[in-house]
Amino acid sequence: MEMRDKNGLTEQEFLEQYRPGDYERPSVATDMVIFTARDCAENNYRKLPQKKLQILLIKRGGHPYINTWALPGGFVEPHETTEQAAKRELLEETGVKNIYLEQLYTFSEPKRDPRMWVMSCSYMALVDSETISVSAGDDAKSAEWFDVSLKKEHSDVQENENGFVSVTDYALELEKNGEILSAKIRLTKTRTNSGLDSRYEIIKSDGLAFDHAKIIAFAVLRLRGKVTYTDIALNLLPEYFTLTELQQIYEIILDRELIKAPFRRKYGILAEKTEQYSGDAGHRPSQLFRKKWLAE
Amino acid sequence: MEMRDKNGLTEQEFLEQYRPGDYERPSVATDMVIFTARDCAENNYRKLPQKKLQILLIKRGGHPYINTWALPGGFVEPHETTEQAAKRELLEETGVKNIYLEQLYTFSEPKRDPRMWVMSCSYMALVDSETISVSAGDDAKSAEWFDVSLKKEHSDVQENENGFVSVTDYALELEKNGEILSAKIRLTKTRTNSGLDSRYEIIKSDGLAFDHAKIIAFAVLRLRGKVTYTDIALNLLPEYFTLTELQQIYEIILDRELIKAPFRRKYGILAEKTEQYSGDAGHRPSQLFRKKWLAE
DNA sequence: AGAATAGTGTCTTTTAGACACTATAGT
DNA sequence: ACTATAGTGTCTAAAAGACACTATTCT
Repeated sequence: MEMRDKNGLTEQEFLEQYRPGDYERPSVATDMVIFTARDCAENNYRKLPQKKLQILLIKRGGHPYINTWALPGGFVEPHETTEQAAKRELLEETGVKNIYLEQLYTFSEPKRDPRMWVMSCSYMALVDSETISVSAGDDAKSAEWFDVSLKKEHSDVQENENGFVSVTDYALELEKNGEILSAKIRLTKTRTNSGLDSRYEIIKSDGLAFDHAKIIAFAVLRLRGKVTYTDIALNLLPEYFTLTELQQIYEIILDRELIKAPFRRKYGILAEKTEQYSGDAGHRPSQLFRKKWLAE
Repeated sequence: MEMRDKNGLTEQEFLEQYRPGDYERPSVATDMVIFTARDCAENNYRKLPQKKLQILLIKRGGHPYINTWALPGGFVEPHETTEQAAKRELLEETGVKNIYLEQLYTFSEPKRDPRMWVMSCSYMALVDSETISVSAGDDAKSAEWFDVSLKKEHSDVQENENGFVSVTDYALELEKNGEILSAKIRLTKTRTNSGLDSRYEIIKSDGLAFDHAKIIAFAVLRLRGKVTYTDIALNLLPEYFTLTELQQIYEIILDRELIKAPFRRKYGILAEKTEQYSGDAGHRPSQLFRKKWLAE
């Protein structure tokens, strides 16, 4: 450990005399896409309520992007990791402590914030709608849950001599009591002989701040991608649930219908039976299950 | 667009008078795990050479971590994205321009660099060993390719009333001409009733700088995870290759043997036949294939 | 009774895994 | 002729997809 550098300093001596350079540094923020799944109102007493996938947005009270909606988040402080910052913000915004949290992507376009150089280390969080305080945030900011829908609109592949360019447009729609925020995100994959470039661009963004439409689309696509081979979907459910509810969660994430029997064969192993039954509906009651987390 | 905030300013006026606060900001660097696959020497003229998975490391000439090996990388500049910074560094280190590049994870432990607050936005790059200049870097720094091996050492799951804790130790070994760098990384997954916490810790790290052992382990695990359901492995091969070479790539990434017939059924669709044959070996020549990138 | 959902059985199709067989260049 | 690899055929086992049938509760 008595290694000396070309100036004859030991590591400890080096660190004591070290002064950080005077170059420009970015601010680093975390932005969170907090998903939950909530029942729609259903007036037919026989029918089960449909579920909707929702995310939490906060109305901006100041410039820039005044009066538009933004993802909850905040700046990372020097004593914490980005994940700790995300958890701190989450507690402030929703009052929830124990939650599924996963780092998504770090967005770093220099001009993504018109004020200054801000990178965003984005996270995806999954909460069940029961444990979350309904009117989110003790904070003065108005936070609201929006229904999410992301649909592939158009897809086009052009081949050339040494690769291809594939362009896919996604339509993102967020809705709350009739208020609709809509955006279009273009995913361009450029494949050259060796090398692949995936680029997300915002083509249109109405009512959403910064590049948050892109972050939300990224999160939805990640959630869709992971739901079939992991057990993350369980994080959107309360402690007790029916297998039909589990299937509904998968259906709203994947945005397509699934067939009951094979669904239960494949994903039934994620849950364990309890002795309890759901009742009070105009049809056969169903057994309640509880999460059975997989080890690996 | 003439929206005014509570001080009566339009967005443009606001931005003109905006001054960034005087809080502390992190430096942001990119670190790259550059993988390639290279043939071992083989003295039996009949036998095919084995392939080895390698990554590029650079010897540190100054404190901290003097004389240890580190991932190539550098600081992000205010005019570029982290990805552009990674590409710029890649060009400097290896002279290669067109390459597969994928963002991995942003590491942000405040103390990960003993000098100051530095976050690392890490990337994984895949190059084929032919197009890369053999002695990497025009740069004075000594850059070398190390063989990579990451093995699960020990796994332990402890259940408690509302979840479990699973601890898995990984042994990372990097080798170049007999020089061995070794590290042990512990992955602890803590599952509480709702919420999952995955934490990577470095238990031991010999000869590797900073938290780079963790980053390398993360990259290898990501590569392993993605290789079976994407076509990224093709990025490690030159323009023309045999299906046996493709299989070798999969075998060194997954660290286990695969059976020929089903492998070809599943992954043969990633390549298209050419008219050319490999020759000059003491056995039947084999058809050369070329990458056939999948659209989606 | 009738509506709506719960839960299961089983057929078909697809995919993965395992192994064995034939083919072919170079020494 | 022999060695090591190339390439394919086929059997088996497991998983996915599709559908139909029975069961049960409340109004």
